[in-house]
Amino acid sequence: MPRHPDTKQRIERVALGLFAAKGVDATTTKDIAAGAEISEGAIYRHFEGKDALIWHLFSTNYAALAGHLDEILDATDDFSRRVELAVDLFCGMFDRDPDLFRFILLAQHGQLDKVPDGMANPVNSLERLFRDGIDAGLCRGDNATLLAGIALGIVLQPATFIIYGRLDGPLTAHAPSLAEAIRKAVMS
Amino acid sequence: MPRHPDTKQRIERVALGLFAAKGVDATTTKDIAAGAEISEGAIYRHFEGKDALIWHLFSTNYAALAGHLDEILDATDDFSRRVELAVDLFCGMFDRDPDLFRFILLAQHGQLDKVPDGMANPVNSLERLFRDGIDAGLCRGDNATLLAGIALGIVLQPATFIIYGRLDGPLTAHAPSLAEAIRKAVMS
DNA sequence: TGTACATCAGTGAACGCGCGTTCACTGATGTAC
DNA sequence: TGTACATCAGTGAACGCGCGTTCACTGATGTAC
Repeated sequence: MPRHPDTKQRIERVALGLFAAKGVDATTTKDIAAGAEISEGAIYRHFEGKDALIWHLFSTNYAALAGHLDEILDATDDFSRRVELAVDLFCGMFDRDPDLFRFILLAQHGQLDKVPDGMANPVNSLERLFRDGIDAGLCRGDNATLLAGIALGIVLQPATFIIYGRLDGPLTAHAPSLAEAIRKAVMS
Repeated sequence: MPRHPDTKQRIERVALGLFAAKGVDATTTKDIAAGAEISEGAIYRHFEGKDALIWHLFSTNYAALAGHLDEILDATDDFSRRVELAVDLFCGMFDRDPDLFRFILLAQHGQLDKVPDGMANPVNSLERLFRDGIDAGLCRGDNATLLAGIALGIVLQPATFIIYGRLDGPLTAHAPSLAEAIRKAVMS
């Protein structure tokens, strides 16, 4: 049995950090093995291959994010409160684990078309939030997808600025500003 | 002399399309050569290598975008008008050449740290726009970078949604909504 | 408790493949006289 | 105008390298009796 019982988790952690720092394509199995202090072959005792590792990391966390958003929608019907909680969720996640956040941002482009229809999806959750807001007469226009994009952009782009060192973190420090910006931008 | 006098431009066009569709790492010199209907070796008559081709495409267009933004800032001092023109610029560029837009979005992550300090930079231009807005007492807070991030996100995320087929294009159709969202989000 | 066997995470050498790049060569075009 | 030479975009075969993956083997741990 395992000499290091946490090898699988170490692989995931190291891979996440490297993927976030260099991108998935530029990260090699050799890099991951070195970081996790195992041989390259050992990776294949835990994952079918590099692609499977990437998909595991992406799908797990992507679905988890959707789950947390859905919890917020279940917790309250109040639109402003929902926005506030959703912004806090994103900011908290970003500050707690910037690697995870950056990985999802980067890996998106390669993984999004693999997301099956049935899978929990954060963007669907956001759409529901703004669909409810429109139905309640609180939000501008009739396009929930557009509002979801606007709101997501308001959080994600400042987050990206922090990653590139343009903006000072933590993102949580800006959370009230961002929630306010979303409310003003999308409410009628 | 050239049997096909437009070979260099064909390489650039084909590469841009492939980079936008598959990402720079997943695009091979073989793909580019096939698309441009030349041999792989011929690429090296026009560019020093794949990296140089990527950098050429990125830096040229990134700087051009900054140049167009600066023209807008030179054209008027009116904050709302500047926002409107900047949104129209992004939307028009996106609709006219989605490949170029998507390429810049994707390639960013690998190229941004190669941008020298002196080079024209669209984010710097946006920061200036919002710095002026703050100085004129029109914008909330005192953080021009944060406002630039918010505004950029409001345009870029819906654009990304169009690329992934989530939102119906053209982006220009949403331009008035986006400009309004930015004004509401950032103005005091 | 001791012995025999099964399991399986781990090693490290080797594998084939496809990548970006190089290079000797070709031939069409431009230039000098 | 004709001839000799220079230029250079293009070819296609070959190159080395590093990638993801495989595989025979090891040895520590768990299980049966």
